[in-house]
Order: sequence, then structure tokens, then C-alpha cells
Amino acid sequence: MKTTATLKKISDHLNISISTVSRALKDHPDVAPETKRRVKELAAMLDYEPNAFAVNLRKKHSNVFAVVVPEISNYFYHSFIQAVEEDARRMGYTLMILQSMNDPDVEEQNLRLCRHNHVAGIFVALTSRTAHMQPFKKLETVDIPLVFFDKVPADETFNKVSIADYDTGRQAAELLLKHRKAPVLAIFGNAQLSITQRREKGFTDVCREAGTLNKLTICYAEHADEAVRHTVQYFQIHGKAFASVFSMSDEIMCGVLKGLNQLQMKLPDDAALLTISNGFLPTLFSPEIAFVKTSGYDLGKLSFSRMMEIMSGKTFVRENFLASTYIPGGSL
Amino acid sequence: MKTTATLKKISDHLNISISTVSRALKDHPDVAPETKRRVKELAAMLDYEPNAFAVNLRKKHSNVFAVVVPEISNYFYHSFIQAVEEDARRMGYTLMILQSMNDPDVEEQNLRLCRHNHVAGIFVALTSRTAHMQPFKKLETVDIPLVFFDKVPADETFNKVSIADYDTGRQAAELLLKHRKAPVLAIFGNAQLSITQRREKGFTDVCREAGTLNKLTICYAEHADEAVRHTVQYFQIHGKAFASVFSMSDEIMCGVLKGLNQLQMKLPDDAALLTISNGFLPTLFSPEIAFVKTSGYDLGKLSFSRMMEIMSGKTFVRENFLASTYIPGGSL
DNA sequence: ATTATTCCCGCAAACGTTTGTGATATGCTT
DNA sequence: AAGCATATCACAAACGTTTGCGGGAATAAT
Repeated sequence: MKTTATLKKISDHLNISISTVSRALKDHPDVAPETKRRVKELAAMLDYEPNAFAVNLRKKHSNVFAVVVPEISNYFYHSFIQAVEEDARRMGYTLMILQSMNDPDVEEQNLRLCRHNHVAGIFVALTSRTAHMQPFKKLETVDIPLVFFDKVPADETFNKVSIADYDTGRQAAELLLKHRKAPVLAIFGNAQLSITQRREKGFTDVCREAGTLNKLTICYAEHADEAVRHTVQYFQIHGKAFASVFSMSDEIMCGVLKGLNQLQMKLPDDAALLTISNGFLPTLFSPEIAFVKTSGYDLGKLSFSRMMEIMSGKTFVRENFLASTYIPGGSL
Repeated sequence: MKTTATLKKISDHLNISISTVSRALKDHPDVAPETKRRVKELAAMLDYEPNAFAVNLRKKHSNVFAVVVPEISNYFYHSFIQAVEEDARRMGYTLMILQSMNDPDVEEQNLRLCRHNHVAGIFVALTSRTAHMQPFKKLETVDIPLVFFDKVPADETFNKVSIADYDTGRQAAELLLKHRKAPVLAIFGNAQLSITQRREKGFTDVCREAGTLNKLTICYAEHADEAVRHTVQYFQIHGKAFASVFSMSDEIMCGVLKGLNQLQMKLPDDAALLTISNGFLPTLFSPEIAFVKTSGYDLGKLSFSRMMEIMSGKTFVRENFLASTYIPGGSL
């Protein structure tokens, strides 16, 4: 068959009006049961599907949500997307995934695209270099609901859903101190990022409360190779004495592992290791690395329900936080 | 401002007709230069953007490509998507990413969605359990171009772009034999899958040609833990004598590494390791694992150009293959 | 028998755009 | 002066759907 089914075709075929067909298909009370039956039957036979363009044009908004992330090749964002996708599908929405390549210009371009397509709502994880929020403000003028997640702006007027970074830092420190009484090497990421600052604050607060601050060494690594360097340096200075290592991210964890390997030190006997992770990489190593899990999946679920609340209109702007959970591993 | 700009608003404001505005904005020769200038100026001021719904409704197709993959959390598909996304954006298209959860029903549902939205084209990697191709045939009746990639159907009537698996298998075997004269343990994935069969054929063909078939041990592992078991077993039987290990995938590679770790054997002195990979995981370990790279990114580029060819109409149905490249690592 | 109520259904406008066709005016050709 | 080409624009139909409104017929109430 070359021609796609439409309301008009069904109405012609049944000698009734287009509007009756339309109403019949959505069980409007104004149409007789018998008519409904006939319409639905024919519709099924022609496998009619409403033309999304026409529907959206009429309704002035589409049934697609947009997710804008710095980069898609990231397990955390993956699981976030997966969660949102599940819920969205269940509610009859579809997902449009856009990546900003960590470039604010591309990010803005993506927002244009969203406006352009009148998406039903947008989930955004900001670029690390996003400076001005004006393009986002603009979305509100066209009534597109916005939920920031993970990388959220400081601005108070936005809806945000994020990891409870401070608590996660605390949790990691508590675990480390509970397992081993030992000097601790903690390697964090870029010290300028607020995520780093919050996690570090949580971590050090616990150490301070436990009175082990003097046994704590802190350093920062932007990339895996810096983490390698810090690890090797630390143990060279301390003569390969046993220590507990804390890593703030997957990337740093990989660096630490390479460093320990270079030093011929083995987990968990020569050193202990605990990281914060989204849950994929730590299980690939042997022994598996213990980690505090920041679940992208859970964050996705939370974000979606938040989006629904916002769309229903009866809620105020606020920030939600998501707690982390401990996943044991042989490295601790 | 609460109201979005439209052609009508511009035309009212300038006291000219809607059609003239429309034509002016797309540099139609039928409108005077001066008029064009005024229209464009006002359009820019109101930052007018054409309503995508209306355009698509009129044009009967959208500027959205769909990518349907078994699951999105997979580095190979990621890089594929990334490549397609780049090209699509450059051509003014946007991407809709759909995952089938490796479920044929969800896959079919996704196809419905694509038809429903009149996407400009679809890139599909099949579910491992997809049995009947009828839903895909249906797409042709509505003129939606289709490109299968990676997991492609046997059906000859479809356009396909895939990894040159046989050649990749050959390449791996050649590399392994060139580096070390030693017994070889080769661990492949599910023996039922055609990808496994092609890679294994390439691998064994080379061994046969080199006359080292008698030194080759082949086994199959569906998951990482099976690979662990096979590795440990092999070396226990052979008394931890040096051997070269070949792994067909990232997952198997992880298993092999865990196995070697249990055996207290170290790369590259106690054993050598070469894997086939998409390029992310092998570099995380220490030493970095040598691998033959099957590039999802390159496959994406190839698929997109193929899609463009198909859409231009002047081409025949065919299958394209993509070659792999060797990435050295300390494990070999 | 008249009025009110309920049940079905069709008319028509609207969403914003694209595009074929026709209209007007101007300049140019003969 | 008549004919013709060219340049510039407006009209209107179409894409497929949703929905307010109104109307006719059947039933119930008075």
C-alpha cells in the first residue's frame, strides 16, 4: 500500500464526518457505541496512526522530552537516560537526546532546537564551562519546563535535582575509617568545581570529627595520569606503608590502580581503595573495587517525577538531593 | 514576551502577505531585495523560528533521524551515535535515540514510533533475538530509508553496514603469531552468533595457514565469569607455561584479566593478551591491553554517508564493510 | 401536544507553513 | 499604440488533527 491512513479516509469509507471519527477513536461520550466499534475496527484494519505533526501543530506542543548532556559516552548519564526513557515511554512520551560536547555554544544550539520543536520538557546537565543562564531563562518565556540534574547552576530560580555530594563525601570517609585505622590518601578532581568542594568538605568533616585529620593527605587530579603520579609519589615518600586510598571518580580510580600496579602493590593487602562511582567500572577489576554508588538511574527516576510535578503546575521551584549507597568490594 | 513569532505576525506588521514573508525568508527570487531586507530584519528582531510542526505537516516528513540500538550503555554504540550525531547536525538534522532493551517487542514499538513521527531515516542495530523482519519491510512501504549496522539481518534486500569480522579475526591471529611463537588460547563469545563464527573462521584460517593449528585452544564464554573459569583452567592444565591469549570482546577480556590475576600471572611476562575492542576499556588497565579496534565512530560515519546515498535515490541495495585497526599495548 | 432533555453527529475554524496560480504594474519591444 | 515579457506580490488551498458550537432526532417529562 502506498497511501497512509487518515481520519478523512476512514470518514469517507464509513460515510460519517471526520470529527466523529476523531472522537470515536478517543472514546468521546458523544459518539454511539456502535459507531465507535465500526470506526475502531476500520482504523485497526488500515492500521491508522494519528499524524504526529498535525496533532502537535494543533496542541501546540509535542510529546517528546529532551535530555541535554555534556557528553553521552558516560555511564552515569547513560543510566540517567535509561531511567528517564523508561518512565517517558510509559507515559507515552519519547526522548530526544542531545549532547553538548561540553561546549556552551553547542549547548545553546541544542536549546534552540528544543524550543524549535516545542518539546514537552528538558532535562539538562550543564557544560562545565556554561557561563550565562540567559538562554535557559528564555525557555521559561515559552513555557517549557526545565529540570537541571547533576551539573546544576547556582541560580536559585531553577528546578534542580542532584547528588547529595556532601553526604556522599561523608559516607565515603566514614566507611574508610571504619574499615581500617590507617593513613588516608584522598584524591579529588578539579578543585574549582563545586562538586569537588562539596565532596571534599563532607570527607574532611568526618576526618576532623574523628580526629584523624593529621593522617589525611589530600591532592587533586584532573586526569587519570595525574592520579597515577600522585599515587606513586605518595607511596614512595611513605615507603610503601599500608594506606587507605580514596578516589572521587572512576577516572581517578583507574589512575590509582595503574599507580599501585607500577609500585607492585596489591589490593587489599598492600593498600585499600574506595571510590565514588556510578557502578560499572569498579566491578571490572580484580579484586572488585569497593565504591559509594551515585546512581544515575535513581537520579533519572527522581528527575522524571520532578518533571511531572512541575508540569502539573502545583509546585514550587526547589532543589532535590539523592542519597548514595555503599557497594562492598574486595579492595577495602 | 508571551507570544511566539509567526509568519502572520511579521506579515501584519509589515502590511504584506504571509506568502511573501515566507518567500522572503528563504531568498525566493520572486521578492524584491528591499522587501527581503525588511522582512529579515523584523524576523531577526522577533527572533522568529519556523514552527517545525507546521513545516513537517506540510512537507510530510521531519528532519529527524532515528537510531535504534539494543541498548545504549555500550561504548561501541555510543561512538556510533556520536559520529552520526555530528554528521546529522551538520546537515541540519537531529537525532532521536531509541533503545530496544534487547527486546524484539520494544524494538517493534520503536519502529512504530518512527513511522508515527515520519522520521527522515532509521539506523538500526538488531536485537539478538529479532526473528521476523516484517516490521522493517513495512517501513519501505512508507518510504522511510533504513540502514542496518553492526547487528544486521541475513536478508539480502536490506542496506547494511558492518564490521569486517572475518578480516578482524584474521588480523588478530596474524598479530598474535607475529609477536610470539607460543601456544594460543582463544576465547570467543556465544558460538551461535554469526559474529562469533566469522571472527573465529578468520582466526583459525590464519592459524591453519601458519601451521600452528595444533597449538591453538579454542573455547567460548558468554559472560565474564566463564572467561575467568576458562583462563584459570587452561593455565592450571598447562602448568602456567607462557601462552598468548586472544579475547573476542571487552567482556571476555575483563574475565581473562581477572583469571590471570587469580593465577598471580602478570602481563606481558607470564602471558600475552590481545583483544578485539571498541577502544575504551583496554586502555584502563595496566599494562594497557593491545587490541584490534572496531570503531563504532567510523561505522557511524560510514552509515551516515550510506544513508545520504540512499536518500538521494541513486544507489542499489548493498552491504558495506569496515576494516579494523591495530592499537598496540603493553600486554603483547 | 408542547416543552425539555438527552443522545449523536456534522460544520467550521484553527494551528503555521508552503506553493501553485493569478493579479497588477512597469518597462520594453514592435 | 498595442503587445509582451518581467518583476513583485497576494490569494487560497492544502497538510491532518482537535474542538466549540449548533442542530436534528429520539426520548422523557409536563
